[in-house]
Amino acid sequence: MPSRAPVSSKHLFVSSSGGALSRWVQAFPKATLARPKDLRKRSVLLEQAEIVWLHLDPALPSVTQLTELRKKIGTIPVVILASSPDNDDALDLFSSGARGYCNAHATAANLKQIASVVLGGGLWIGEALMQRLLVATTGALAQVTVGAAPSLNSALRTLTAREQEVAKAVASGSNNKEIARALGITERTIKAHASAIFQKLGARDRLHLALIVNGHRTA
Amino acid sequence: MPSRAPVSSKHLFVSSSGGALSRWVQAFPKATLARPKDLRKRSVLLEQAEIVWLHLDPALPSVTQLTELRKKIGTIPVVILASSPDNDDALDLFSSGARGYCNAHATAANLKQIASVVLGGGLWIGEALMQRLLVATTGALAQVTVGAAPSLNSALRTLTAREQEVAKAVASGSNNKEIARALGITERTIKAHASAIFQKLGARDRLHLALIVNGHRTA
DNA sequence: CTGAGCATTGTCCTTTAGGACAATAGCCAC
DNA sequence: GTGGCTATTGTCCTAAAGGACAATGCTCAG
Repeated sequence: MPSRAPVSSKHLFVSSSGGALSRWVQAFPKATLARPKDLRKRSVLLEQAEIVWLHLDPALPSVTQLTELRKKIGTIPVVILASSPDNDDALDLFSSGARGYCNAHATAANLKQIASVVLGGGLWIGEALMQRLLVATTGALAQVTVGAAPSLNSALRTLTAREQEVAKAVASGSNNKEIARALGITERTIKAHASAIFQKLGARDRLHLALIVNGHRTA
Repeated sequence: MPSRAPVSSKHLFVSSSGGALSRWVQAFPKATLARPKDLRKRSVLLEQAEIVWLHLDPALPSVTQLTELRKKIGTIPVVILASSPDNDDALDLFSSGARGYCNAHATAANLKQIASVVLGGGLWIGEALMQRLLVATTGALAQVTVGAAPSLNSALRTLTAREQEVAKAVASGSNNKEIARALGITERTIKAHASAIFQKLGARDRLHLALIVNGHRTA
């Protein structure tokens, strides 16, 4: 059992059998293993986890498995490992907040790349599914907004240190004058930073920025 | 000029200015730089390139820039670098054959990851666009979920039905003009409702209202 | 050293927001 | 039916916000 030493076990594999494929261990030797029912909120296991791999039980509804897991792990990003990949299923899971979806038999190299993408704030999606999405959506644009994906740091990542300070202040509701006083610089400068931030994140005004920073919307 | 030695310059950056952001060079020190007009079919530059990064000129139509570039470079995968990312634009570009779309200010680490994914035969898509795509394809589902979640914010409870509509619209980032159009009434009326809402909830402006409605602040 | 990115500030200008004051009209309860 | 609440809109005005155009100084890497 590789889970004996919970030291820096960034990866937590969850499967109904409690076991792991050799490839998982090969990719992440220090990974922790667990069964869904053994997980408890705020357990030591979870404090270390930066990414949770959920191996779907084909006998149960996929989305249910994810939402149940989510209740216990909070906002830790989840990547789905599907024994028999299915595009429709994947779509539902992404809508439910999954950050990645791949074949449970993916190679170790593949798993590592997926982990790197997801930890970097990205989403991992198979090419087949991607093709589907593009075909399905070209031309049709939805204006509906869905509250999900709380990766707040990923949005701020492209900003400079100073811009991050300003962005956070703006997102917390301060106006330019207050921020200027707090940072000991001119209101004009705050506006300059704000403009740069809007541009980089694609926000049209400070309220949109707040939504992005607070995780109600993605940049 | 990093392009002095065309040895193994797998990365070709194309921008109308012919220049590059330091982050690009930082990510790929041996990268080659070029302006769109300087590119010629079957040039030596292109023989080495395995991936082309196109920095969009905001002054020109995005898709045109890509299709023009495509005429010269053939089937080499193209990743779009957008100074001000736009989801609609991204969709069009993907439909036109782009293999990736990211912020021109992405970090070096980010660029490397994107290159690895794209060179591996994948597609790189920003989280924001992904969210849009998911919303677009599962639109019906999203509506149902939203409708089925009546857990109205306690703050909104003190508002009249109409005020709640306006409050939610404001909190989602719409401006007064948009809300007015959506509700089929005058912008002036929206302002009236907004003022009433601010007063009732003790918010000083729409951003504070958004924080309250979205649960980041208490009324 | 030198160029690039970053932080800072300026002026000028346009658009939005939000408040003050005021009015009309529909609906419901006492 | 009459008062109270709500919805609607108007004009006038002030204050923020945000863009355009531009400049200066600082720092770090090649």
